[in-house]
Amino acid sequence: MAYTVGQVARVAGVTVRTLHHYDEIGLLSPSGRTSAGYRRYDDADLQRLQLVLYYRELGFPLEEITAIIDDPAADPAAHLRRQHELLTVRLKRLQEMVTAIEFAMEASKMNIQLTPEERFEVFGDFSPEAHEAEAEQRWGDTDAYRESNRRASRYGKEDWLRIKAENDDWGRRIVALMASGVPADSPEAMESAEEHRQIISRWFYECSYEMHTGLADMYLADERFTAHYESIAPGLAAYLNEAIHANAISRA
Amino acid sequence: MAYTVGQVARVAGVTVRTLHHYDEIGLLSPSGRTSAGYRRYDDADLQRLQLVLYYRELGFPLEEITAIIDDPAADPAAHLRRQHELLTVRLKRLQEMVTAIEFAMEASKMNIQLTPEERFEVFGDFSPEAHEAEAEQRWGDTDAYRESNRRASRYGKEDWLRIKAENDDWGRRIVALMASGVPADSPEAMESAEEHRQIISRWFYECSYEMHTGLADMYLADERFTAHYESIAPGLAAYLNEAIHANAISRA
DNA sequence: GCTCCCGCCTGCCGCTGCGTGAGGGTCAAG
DNA sequence: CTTGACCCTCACGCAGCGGCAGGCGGGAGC
Repeated sequence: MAYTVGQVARVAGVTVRTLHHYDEIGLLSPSGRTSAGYRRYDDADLQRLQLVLYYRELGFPLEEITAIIDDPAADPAAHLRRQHELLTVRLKRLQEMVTAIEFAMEASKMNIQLTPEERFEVFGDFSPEAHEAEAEQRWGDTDAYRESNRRASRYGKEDWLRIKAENDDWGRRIVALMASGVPADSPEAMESAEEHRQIISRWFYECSYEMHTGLADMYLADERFTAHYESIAPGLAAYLNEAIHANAISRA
Repeated sequence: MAYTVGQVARVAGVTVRTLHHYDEIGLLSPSGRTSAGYRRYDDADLQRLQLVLYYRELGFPLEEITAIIDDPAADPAAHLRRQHELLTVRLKRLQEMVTAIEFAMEASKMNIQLTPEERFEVFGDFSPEAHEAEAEQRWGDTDAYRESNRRASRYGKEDWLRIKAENDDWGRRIVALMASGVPADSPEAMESAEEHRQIISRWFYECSYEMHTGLADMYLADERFTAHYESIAPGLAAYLNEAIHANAISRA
């Protein structure tokens, strides 16, 4: 009916140090001590430990566990809900990190300099200096900006003007298409999407259909991209996204 | 072209303290100081910070970031792959926690004592003492064991023997069904599944069809349950799972 | 020139949840 | 009586900063 720390530790799958720690912080103090000062845990202590480990599994901080267990008025359901929210937030964040890293791996596999389309993003308000200022402004909330300067440095002013001209031209035409009510899955819109892909391929890196649809999804998922396209014409982000998908499917 | 800590902090979206920290650990030391000892960051420092924040976003520990950035021989792609693995592991774990907590919320909403079917799990090798030992052995890796003792304490030895008898009886019959080649979605198997549900309802808690299919899925998903049923008869876990689903669908 | 306030500096403690000793008693077995 | 396995209590260390305290520096307004 009474157990030593070691026994409890083995049985519960935790370390002795952990039990010491729980004792220190008052989360789980053994109900007694032997004359030699050895901790003696009884069955009630084990039950409590069970509860503690349960909540720990669910990601509760130890202090909160103490509160939940010790306060009989505490509403476990409310705690669970709150914890659920916290966890789902963390989960979402982790998922984003995973996709971000997958994107980075994808790019590095194709050995393009990482995320050149971030450079592409900036087309709207182009000018070498404005761009640099812009880039610095944005650093805080952008993940994958890196290496773009290295790549950029290979292009001269001439090149940039040309890229911008091509891009603007393409932009005007797709906006016109959209404005005139041509559906996003029409041959014309798909052709425009294809042009978009080729601009990327010509100036930045071989852009497969798969990567292209990946970019398209990013235009909707990443608010920075969305904002860029929406600022050209409302609805353009979604329109372009659909056209790119349609184009990719028809060519596959 | 030169910035103070405060400026860099604002632009990069980090705190001054963070920059101090990065300086302390040698991750990012400003290229110079003013005569008064003020840190002065230049554009190269900003570039480096950009890289640092990028890798930090991806969840790399700071020390590793130092290594990646400082060692030109380091293979970023390899690091990315490793990090991807780490992240997916954490992701899986978090997902499990979320579903576990959802289960707990579900249970608490129906105000049953949490996860009594964990008790059910133990039926196979039943005996009060063996059970306690078993339970203690397993604590370490079980999430939702809690409260079961409290519930259990309401039953006497008599009750347990009776529950075990009923359960064993049911077990023998469903094994016989499976052995004789009766399909899992046959009326007989479904009836057996229904009996299973009623045993739970009678002795533990009102088990709805929805909860029942939830349990069924757990029998396949949770290796402890799977092992239990497979030890009775190979294939039983899957057979029971299918029968429960068929039964739930037909009664809905 | 003087005063203000804001921003910068360098310590240094605090948080989470223990890991990992150090240095020393205790207990059952041989 | 000795051994080896346990037990005890400090107490530092980790990651990644947050948030003080106490003390200069610098530019603006009087």
